[in-house]
Amino acid sequence: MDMKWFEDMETRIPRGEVRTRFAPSPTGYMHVGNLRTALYTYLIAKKNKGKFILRIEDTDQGRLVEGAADVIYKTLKDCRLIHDEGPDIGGPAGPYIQTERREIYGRYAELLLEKGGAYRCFCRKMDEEESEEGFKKQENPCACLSKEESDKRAASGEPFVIRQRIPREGTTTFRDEIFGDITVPNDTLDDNVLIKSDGLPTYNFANVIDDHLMGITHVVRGSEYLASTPKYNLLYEAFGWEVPKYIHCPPVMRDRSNKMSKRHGDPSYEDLIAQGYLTEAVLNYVALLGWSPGGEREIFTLDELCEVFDISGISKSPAIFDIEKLTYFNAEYIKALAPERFTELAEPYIRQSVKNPVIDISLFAPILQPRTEKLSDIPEKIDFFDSLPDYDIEIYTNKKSKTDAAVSLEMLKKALPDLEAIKDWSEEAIHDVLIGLAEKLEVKNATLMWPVRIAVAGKAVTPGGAVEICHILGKEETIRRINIGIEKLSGSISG
RNA sequence: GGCCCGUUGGUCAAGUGGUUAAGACACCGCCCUUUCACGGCGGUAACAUGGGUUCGAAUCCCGUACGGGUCACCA
Repeated sequence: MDMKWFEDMETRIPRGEVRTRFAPSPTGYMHVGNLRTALYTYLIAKKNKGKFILRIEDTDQGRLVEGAADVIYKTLKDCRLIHDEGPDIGGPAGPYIQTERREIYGRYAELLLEKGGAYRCFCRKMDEEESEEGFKKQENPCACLSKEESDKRAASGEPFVIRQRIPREGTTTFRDEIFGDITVPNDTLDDNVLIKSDGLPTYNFANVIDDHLMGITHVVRGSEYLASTPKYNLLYEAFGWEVPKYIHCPPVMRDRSNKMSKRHGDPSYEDLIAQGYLTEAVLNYVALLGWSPGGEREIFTLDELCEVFDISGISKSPAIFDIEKLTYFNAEYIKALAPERFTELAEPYIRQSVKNPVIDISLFAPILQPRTEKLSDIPEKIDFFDSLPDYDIEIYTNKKSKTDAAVSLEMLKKALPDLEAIKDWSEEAIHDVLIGLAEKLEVKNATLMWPVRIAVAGKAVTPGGAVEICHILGKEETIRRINIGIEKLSGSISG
C-alpha cells in the first residue's frame, strides 16, 4: 500500500478554521427543507468566520438528472449563500463532485480493509426474501473470510462490494449539538455497503471520507441521518480520525405527519419565487422555521442572521411550513422596498393587467406597494383599469358611507360637472374638487367618494381610493365611467 | 416489529425548578379612515397523558399515548 499517497492527502487537510459543507445530491429540485439546511450550514460557517463549502453528492448513477446541479448553484446564488469552495455554474467538474473522486474512495476503502474496519463481500445482491431480514453481520459468511482467500477471489475478478465491519457487542455513543448524547446498541447496526459493485462509494462512505479530507468541522444535515450516525462514528474511529460536530436538523413538514415533498405538490424555492415571493422574505421565514433567535425580533437580513445565529436555538421537533406566515413576511419585505425597486419588481405583473400603453405604469406603485402581499396578487388587483367590469349596482350601497343607489346617482351627477371643469388633472386637483364638493353638499367625504370610486372602478375592493384611481385613469376615461354609472343607476331607479 | 428521536395555543415559538406561561402569524372585536387595506388598541386560545422526585414542576425521572426517523449496492 502506498502510504506516501495517504500522507500526502492528509497533509492537505485544511485546519484551524470552522468549515461547514452543504452536500446535496442533485435531484433538480431545491425544497424548502434543503434550503433551510443550506442556510443554517452557511450561517454556522459565517458566524464563526469560517468557510462554507459546496459538495455535490452524485454517487447514485441511477438517479442522475441532467443539469440538476445547476438548480442548486442558481438557488444558492439567488439567496446569496455564496460558497467559498466547490463547483459553480459553468465551471469545471472539479474535486468537490463525488463522482470525480472515485480513486480517493477506492484507496481509503483499501486502507480500511487493511485496518480491519471493512471486508469484501462476494455475496450476490440479496434477493427479495433475504432482503426482508437484511444481512446481519453475524450471518454474513464473507465477514469471516481469510485475507488470503478474499484477496484471491478479488484478484480472480469475482465481483464484490466492500462492507463496514461493525462490532458485534457493546454500544456506540455520539454527540449531536441539538439532541445531545445518543447511544445505540451495536447489534442494531448492520454491516453496510461502503463501496458498491460499480466501484462507487455509498453515501455512508463518501461522506465520511470527504468530510475528513475537506476538514469539515461541523456536519449539518437532516435528522434522517441520525440513525446512521453511529456507523459514521465507527468509521472515523476505525480510521483514527477526529469526529466532527454533528448538527442534525429536524425536517420541515407540510402537516403534522408528512414532510414537505415535491410529490405532494409542496412548493420548492423556485415555485415560491414564481408565486411572487421575495428571496429575502423566504430566507428570513425559513430561518425562523425551526430556529429561534430568542428575542422578539423576527425580521433579519442575511448579514444580521450571520451575527445572531446560534445552534442552541435550533429546535428538536419538526416544524410545519406555514405559507400564511411566509406571506406576512413577504408583505413586510415588499413594504420595506424602495419605491423604485418595487416598481421594477411589480412592472411585469402590472403589465399583465394593464396593457393600455397610455397609462403610466409608475403611477401604480404607490397604491400597490402597501397592500401587496405577494407580487402575483397584482394583476387581479388592478384588472379594472383596462376595461370597466360589468358590475352590479348593488355595490353602490354601503352603510358606512351612507350610500345607496339613489344617493349615489345624485353624487355622481353632482360630481360630473366639477370633474369636467378640472384643467390640470392632478391628484391634488381631483382631491380638492371632490372634498370641496362634499363640503358644499354637506355630506361625509365617504358619501361622495364611495360612489365615485365604484363608478370609476366597477368593483368594491380596489387598491387606492377614488382620487388615485381617477388620476391614473385620466380625465376622459373617468368622465366616461361616471356617465356609465349615472346611466346604470338612473336605469334602475326609474325602472 | 427492533433501535433512535420528539410532544407548550390552529401554526412558528420563548421558557432550562418558583413567570399573571412571552412574542409573532392566523382568527375575532373596537378605533381611525375615502371601501378593502394600512395603522392603533384589545380579545379568544397551550404546557399530550398517568405516576413519581421536590416545600414547589412546562422545566428532573419512569411508564403510556401520539407523531417522526431508520433498519438499501438511495442519499
